[in-house]
Amino acid sequence: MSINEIAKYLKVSKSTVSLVINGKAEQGRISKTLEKRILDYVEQIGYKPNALAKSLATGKSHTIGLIVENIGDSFFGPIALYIEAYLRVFDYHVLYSSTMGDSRVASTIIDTMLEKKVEGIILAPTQDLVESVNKIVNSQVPLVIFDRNIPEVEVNYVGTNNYEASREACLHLLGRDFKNVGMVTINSVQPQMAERRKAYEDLLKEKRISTKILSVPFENYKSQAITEIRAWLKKNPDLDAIYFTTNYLCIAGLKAIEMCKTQNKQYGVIAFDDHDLFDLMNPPISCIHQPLELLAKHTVDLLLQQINDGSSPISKIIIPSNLIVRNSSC
Amino acid sequence: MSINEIAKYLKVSKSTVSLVINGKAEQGRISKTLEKRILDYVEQIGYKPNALAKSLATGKSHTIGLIVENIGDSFFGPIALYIEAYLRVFDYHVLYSSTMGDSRVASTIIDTMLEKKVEGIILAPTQDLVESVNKIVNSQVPLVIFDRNIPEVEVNYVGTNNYEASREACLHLLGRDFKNVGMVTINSVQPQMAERRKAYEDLLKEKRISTKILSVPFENYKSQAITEIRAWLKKNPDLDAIYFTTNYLCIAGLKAIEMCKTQNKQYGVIAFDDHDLFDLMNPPISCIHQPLELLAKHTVDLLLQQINDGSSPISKIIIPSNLIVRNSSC
DNA sequence: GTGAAAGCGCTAACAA
DNA sequence: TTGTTAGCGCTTTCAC
Repeated sequence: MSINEIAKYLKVSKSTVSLVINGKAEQGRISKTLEKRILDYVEQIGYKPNALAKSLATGKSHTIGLIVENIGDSFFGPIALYIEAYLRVFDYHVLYSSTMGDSRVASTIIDTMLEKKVEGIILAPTQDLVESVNKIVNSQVPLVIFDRNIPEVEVNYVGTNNYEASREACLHLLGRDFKNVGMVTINSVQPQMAERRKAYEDLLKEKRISTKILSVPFENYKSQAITEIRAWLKKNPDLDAIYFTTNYLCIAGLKAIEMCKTQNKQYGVIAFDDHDLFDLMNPPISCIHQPLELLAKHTVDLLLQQINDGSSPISKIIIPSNLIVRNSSC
Repeated sequence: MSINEIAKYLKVSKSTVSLVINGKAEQGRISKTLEKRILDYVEQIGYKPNALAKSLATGKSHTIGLIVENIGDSFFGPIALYIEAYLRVFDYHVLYSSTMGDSRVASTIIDTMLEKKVEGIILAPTQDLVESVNKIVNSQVPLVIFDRNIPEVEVNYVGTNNYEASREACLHLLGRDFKNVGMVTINSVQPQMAERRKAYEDLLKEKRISTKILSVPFENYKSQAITEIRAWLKKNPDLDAIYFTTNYLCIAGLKAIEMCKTQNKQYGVIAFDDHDLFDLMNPPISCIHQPLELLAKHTVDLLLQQINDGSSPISKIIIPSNLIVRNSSC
């Protein structure tokens, strides 16, 4: 059922119907009676406008593209939920996609989103995405990058203080009298991972402690992480504490530790990002907690600003994370 | 840059350009030379068609609506990832929304998805959604419901064997010599929860054991669950095992148990749905594992079937879950 | 081989 | 007050 048929049936013109439906009867100076007649009929047949046609005509799709690494992840999932919730307030809907860290996937996703005329894009980029990001920028679609920055391009960015938070975490471990703090990270050049790593390296260099770093491959880390970590632990028996740069690495690490529990060794453990059950582990796991809701809110606010204010200036917003100390098992 | 401008620039007609771009040069009997000229120019200016206009003209939006309860959840998040991945193979994109269990939200989401002309909808319904679901059915948009059925409507459904799996789980607890098995569930009339509950009730009735059930409110369960469970445990000191009908209730339960660990009591615990760290708990938590990837695959397959085969018959697909026993702490 | 023209459903400027 | 008309960008049929 289209606006045309309604017009024909009621013997009025398309535009009259359009005005009434969009609540512009006043402005279009439609008579109250005609307005009611139209509204009644529309109600009766349960007419719903075709959003595609509307978007094509107005140039507004009311849709935002959200591109994350993995929607099933305990970081991106909740973030996506908050983002969606905030956007809904402004009547925006979300077209989402997971890149799984693959830049080719990411690139095609960006293309189709641009083709679908999303009004804005929120992106957690993969590596090697400069070209695609430039495409977004050139096509004038508002863009906010989050979680990991792309230093090469001038874009809006929302993220956390990876370096400082990591430093604090490592300091905490050292303060608890661990002597040999190792680090487990993901083998990728993502800037946020680089910062987390650098904080560790800098601190240990400062303290003149030798660093021990394990980088597990990002691709199918799931199958490999546990065994790699186990081997690494065996090779480094003097390690007494570990800083994991993500929560899923920490989980893998805990499983690895559990498996070689011949020695009754208690590692000091700290992870970037929290997890549902970290506080129930024995001992409980301390972590660096990113304020997900705040991150989401700032990301959305920044995007909406870009959408509404035309070309407001580029912003880089850093939301500080906080250390949650749980090891003090009282 | 539009097809029109391209046509104008190359001094050919719109339709010629359209045919070439869509690889129908052959069928349109366009000369190879003209084809190349057009393709080259298109390539050169990086032309991307406007998907909105295309959809309007063809009636195909290449978009599927995915409606879940909470995209940040450890069940729906991974499911969404699999669904998206499978759909991408067929070049469908995903418009998603979380209902948070609110049927009014769900209903408006469904409306806007229909307005946006999604080609199909995958829905984990809230309660009281019969009317909206009928709207989908009436508008001829292919629909697959998953996780929780709506018995009142004849629709495609993919889910797991809640009753049998729950029975097996409870049997397992009883087999491990727990005498007093309680159950913690969510206060909602979702059919899958009802089945999980009924299995417990039936089994205990059979065995002539009295049932003990705690229903925590679904709305903001997060704030209440732990305290409610703790109070319930105190009131029922003879309980020695608990069946949690969801993993997040189990997590709340574990925290509640942890908090009243004055008595050195070891509860038998089993949960519906797995969780990253259940195998690391002490003792490890057994669970009923839903095969998420399979569920997603069947859901998508069923939907695509509906989309392609016009009106293929209604299916109800049950994917069995399996019990993962971890308590045998050797 | 190629182009003209109608149409997808809606909006909005302009006439009447 | 209401209707006419010209798009939005693309597809597709049919005539040349």
